[in-house]
Amino acid sequence: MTDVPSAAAEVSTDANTKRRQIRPKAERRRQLIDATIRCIARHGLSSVTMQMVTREAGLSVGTANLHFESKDNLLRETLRFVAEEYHHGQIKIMEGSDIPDLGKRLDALLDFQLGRGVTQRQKMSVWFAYYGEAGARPVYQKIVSTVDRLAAQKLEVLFASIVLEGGYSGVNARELATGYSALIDGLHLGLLVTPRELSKRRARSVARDFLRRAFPQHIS
Amino acid sequence: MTDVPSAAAEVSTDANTKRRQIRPKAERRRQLIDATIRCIARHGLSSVTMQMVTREAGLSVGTANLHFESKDNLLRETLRFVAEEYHHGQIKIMEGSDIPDLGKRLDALLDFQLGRGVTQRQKMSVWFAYYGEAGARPVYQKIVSTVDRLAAQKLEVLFASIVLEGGYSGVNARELATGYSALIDGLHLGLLVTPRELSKRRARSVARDFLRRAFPQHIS
Amino acid sequence: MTDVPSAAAEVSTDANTKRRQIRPKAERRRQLIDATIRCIARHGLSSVTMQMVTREAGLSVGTANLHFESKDNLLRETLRFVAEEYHHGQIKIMEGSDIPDLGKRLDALLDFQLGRGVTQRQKMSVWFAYYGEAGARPVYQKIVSTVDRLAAQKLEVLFASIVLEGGYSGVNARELATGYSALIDGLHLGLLVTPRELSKRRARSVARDFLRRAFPQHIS
Amino acid sequence: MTDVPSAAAEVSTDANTKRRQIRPKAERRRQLIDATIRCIARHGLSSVTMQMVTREAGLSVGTANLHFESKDNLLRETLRFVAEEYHHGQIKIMEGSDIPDLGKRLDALLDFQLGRGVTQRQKMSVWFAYYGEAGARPVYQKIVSTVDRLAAQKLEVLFASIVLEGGYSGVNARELATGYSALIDGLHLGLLVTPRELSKRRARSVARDFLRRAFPQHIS
DNA sequence: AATGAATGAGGGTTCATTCAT
DNA sequence: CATGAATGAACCCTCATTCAT
Repeated sequence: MTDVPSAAAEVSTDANTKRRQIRPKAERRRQLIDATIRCIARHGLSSVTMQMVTREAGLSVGTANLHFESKDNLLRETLRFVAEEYHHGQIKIMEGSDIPDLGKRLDALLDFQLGRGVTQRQKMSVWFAYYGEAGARPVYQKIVSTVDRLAAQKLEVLFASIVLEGGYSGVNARELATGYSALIDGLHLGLLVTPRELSKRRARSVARDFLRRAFPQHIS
Repeated sequence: MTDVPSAAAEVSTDANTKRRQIRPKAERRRQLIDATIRCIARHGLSSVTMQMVTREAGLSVGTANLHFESKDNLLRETLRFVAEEYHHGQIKIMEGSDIPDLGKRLDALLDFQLGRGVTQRQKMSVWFAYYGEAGARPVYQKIVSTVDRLAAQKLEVLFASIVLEGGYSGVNARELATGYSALIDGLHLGLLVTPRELSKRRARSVARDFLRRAFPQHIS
Repeated sequence: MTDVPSAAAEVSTDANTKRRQIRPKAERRRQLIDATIRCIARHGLSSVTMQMVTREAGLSVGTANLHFESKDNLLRETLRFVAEEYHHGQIKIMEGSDIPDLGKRLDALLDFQLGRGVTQRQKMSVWFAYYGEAGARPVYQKIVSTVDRLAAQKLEVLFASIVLEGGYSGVNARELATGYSALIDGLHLGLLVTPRELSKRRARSVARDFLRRAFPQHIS
Repeated sequence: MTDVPSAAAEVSTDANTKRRQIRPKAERRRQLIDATIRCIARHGLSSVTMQMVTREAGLSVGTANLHFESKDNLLRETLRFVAEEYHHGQIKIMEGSDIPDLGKRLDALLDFQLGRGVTQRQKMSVWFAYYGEAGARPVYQKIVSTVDRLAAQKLEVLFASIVLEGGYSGVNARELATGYSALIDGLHLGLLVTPRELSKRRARSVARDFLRRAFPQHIS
């Protein structure tokens, strides 16, 4: 969570001797993944270098290779991290027994998907950077689709419950779930590539519209 | 397979006598752009090299730089080509006075967007490869958004006409157009990244569903 | 003397149709050598390209290779041209029976060496560009020294005549000639590299000083 | 031969075990500059390649760029090194309170300028290689003239002292200094380009002649 | 565990040269 | 004779990786 506070302790007792910091493995990995995300967002996946990432993380190149073995691996793990963060967030909401009202749960989902946390250009950039390469890299495809499939199933279940509850007829929950997921992806893309044309506000409004047309009783 | 016809004539009558062919500038440019598309689709934008592209085109590295000055420029022009091809195709259909029936025009649009020509993995790969970099490359953003804006306007106009014709109430044509565009983009993404989960057939069905819910009288 | 007049005839009778000009061999060679001199002066010997030279000459690359076979050869011939032009000018003055007065002949020589024609940055640049490479290129060394030796001999003869005429004692004409030549070369260098510190006027004054100290009766 | 001592230690104790040696930055820089000097002398400034220099230095290309960023910079720093070495040597002698006798100081200067250390073809080659490009490269001009100006001033001061001490009349110290500097440059040039015609011995004799004529009481 | 100097394969680009027109 | 599109070797430079410290 607190990803770059380690710099605070940097001011060593000794003058300003750049000291060798020894830290737990997990912390180092997280520190490097965070730096990688920032770098991808700032410079694009194809321009990211190990130097760049390690400087951003305040570590040495050697350390990155020590913890991740190779650049390829660091990139892969970064994708896995972003993918899991995003999908676990969704899934938690969808399963979320803490929000009994299904309509409200939908609202919460939408807020998560297009709200502050996720739509940060940073995360979106990373997201689409990997999509861009996915066509040519089975590894990326696998990571994304593994995590995607689960989220898709949960969404389908949620939609099915709503259909049942609302007694909506002529609605295929599975088809609708696919459509909704695609819509969200497309809106993310719009926010990233044409931010001038599509505000976050409008994106949310468009997504709500979609849900309202499908589940009028659940969405105001 | 061979969606790039110009490459076909390459196979010379003689064995593999590497002759120095002199050709018009436009042809060479097209030849190189086509090769670039194939390479991006096959290897990913970030792994494309000039060597790779020129070998694919059956030309020498020097020739590529002669006609495009730099790799950056070749990549930029390739994006421009793909973007224009896609959007001009859409626009022609949307304006298309050759299809007077608005519902049928919608169908034609959908067919174009998710049909054979566009959904080829090749073109999609290129498309998202650039999107992936767009966050960090204003030039790419500009090319895409310029061409995008026009298409968005035409779509809005088309939707507005349909709303008028059908007397649909409570429908905001602009919002709907944004949603539809996003949906299509999201479906493309799904076709590219999780082809196992989303067939082209289902993608089309999902998109039709969207339109049917909005314009029930126009879509069967 | 007037070395770049050939460009005048360029304005063709025809509109501005870039016509294929057919010209005598000697004219083409001269045209290309002139262009080479200008390019070396402007960009430095190491940055000169065939493209650059031929564009400057208003000809095509093919033509240059047609007349000179290779870049190396063009460069060599250009050096030979500049070297001969300079040394023949000197020699003509030194032998010059048209100036019977030996003191005046010395003056004329100095004027030629540090006057308008030769001290043009253009010629000097070329001169030293080749000197710079001479250490590593025997061919250049040979061209320069061949032509140099003759001029040195003539200068020695002239100095010897003056010594005889003036009855200067304790003066070694050969040594003095070497010194004078070196002085002139050094002044050229100063004019080229540190034009701020050494004006053409002062250069002449310094050279006259040298001669005056050696031959007080001949130089006022 | 080995005027660059630092290179001597290269021959490792072990056979040709190519070990990865880590060395202080200053040493690496010096090592590369020395190699650059040798390469320029051997092949000419325009033919020097990074490969060539680094092979000569026994290092990898990467290392050269690590310490100098670019070839341009390496070349620039090499010029600066040679220029400073030469001029600082002169200046030390001219200021040199360790040689109280002014005539002897002149002798020492001349010995330095035309003696073993400086007249080595190697250093001269470098010197004139840069002069050759100076016409087209302001950066080179600046480096040389900056360091030159100081030396010129010191020389003028020295000459003025001698004029005063010797009571020489009708001698302009400034003009004489310019002349002497030019003469030395010219002799260096002669030694480089026409070594057959001008021996080091004769060059020294010619320069002494110049000084003797100006300061007969100080030079025997 | 951590560092960063050193490496060198591989990238983009330039440009002398060739040759079909 | 003249042209300039085409070629590809060779350049400079970057950067993932290694390893002595």
